[in-house]
Amino acid sequence: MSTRSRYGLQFMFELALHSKERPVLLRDIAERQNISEKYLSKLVIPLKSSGLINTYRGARGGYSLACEPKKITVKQIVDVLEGDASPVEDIQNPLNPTWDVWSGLDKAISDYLESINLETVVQNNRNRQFTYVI
Amino acid sequence: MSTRSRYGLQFMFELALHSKERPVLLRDIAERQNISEKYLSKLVIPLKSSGLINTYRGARGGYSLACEPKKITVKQIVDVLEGDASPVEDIQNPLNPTWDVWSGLDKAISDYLESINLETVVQNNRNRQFTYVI
DNA sequence: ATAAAAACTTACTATAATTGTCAAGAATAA
DNA sequence: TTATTCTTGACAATTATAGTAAGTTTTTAT
Repeated sequence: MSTRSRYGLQFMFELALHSKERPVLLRDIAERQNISEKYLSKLVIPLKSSGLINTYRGARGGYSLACEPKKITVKQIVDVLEGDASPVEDIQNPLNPTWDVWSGLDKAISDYLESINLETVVQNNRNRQFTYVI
Repeated sequence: MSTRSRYGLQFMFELALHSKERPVLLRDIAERQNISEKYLSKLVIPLKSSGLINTYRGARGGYSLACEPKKITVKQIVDVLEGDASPVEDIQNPLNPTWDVWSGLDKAISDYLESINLETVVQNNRNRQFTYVI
């Protein structure tokens, strides 16, 4: 999994937390999550064009989720960000003797990522607040 | 998953198939699997130093498995080849709000790769011979 | 009009992937 | 034993792609 997906999920997590009321600034998310603002601003483009988020330019602009956190799975986010630099399928063909290993792995990954949505992530994080932070 | 693991598994698969009697030539494997011989010869080094394969230099040299295919899991191979350029754990820390997503993914991947050994791959491939090839 | 923000363009850096050249070791034939 | 051939092994160089940074343009609320 590349940094695209990791940063992207952190970004979406921030929106799930803070964009209910008003759009959230890229700068603020980058700062809170310790991510390069410029790099993040590039990851955000496919998230926009896939319809997962709304963007607002100009003063008091920013980003917000396009729908409820519960309706957005981690798999959707990863698919959008990993995009055409896609993993196994394109390159491998079924005649390759290792094909079923990698397609099985693909399925295991997809199943797992599909089982988690943004609400879950937010919830897990709430729990962690009490468990990990002193 | 990078090409290192894919090529590496194809290489190990070839050894499982053909190295029972005598060492197998890198050249032959590269040719059969359509992999750059030079690139493959670099992937083979960590496989050697991790003890998964034996190498023999000189005339009638080549490579062979260090133990039975059944005793070698795909996870072992991937771990050796993906090496220090490791995936999630090093970079992410548990305070990151997306940590449990990626560590859970890591576990899902590990569990899957651990469940497959070289004998399985060989076996699956035997079946495919009859299913796919005309 | 002005200031705030995303969107766009360009360039740089690091790392993965690939290729090429030469050295070292081992079997074989004379 | 010695020459020869076959093979891996080590080192360097190149190309491609991911990751990062900076500056400019466009849009919009006030």
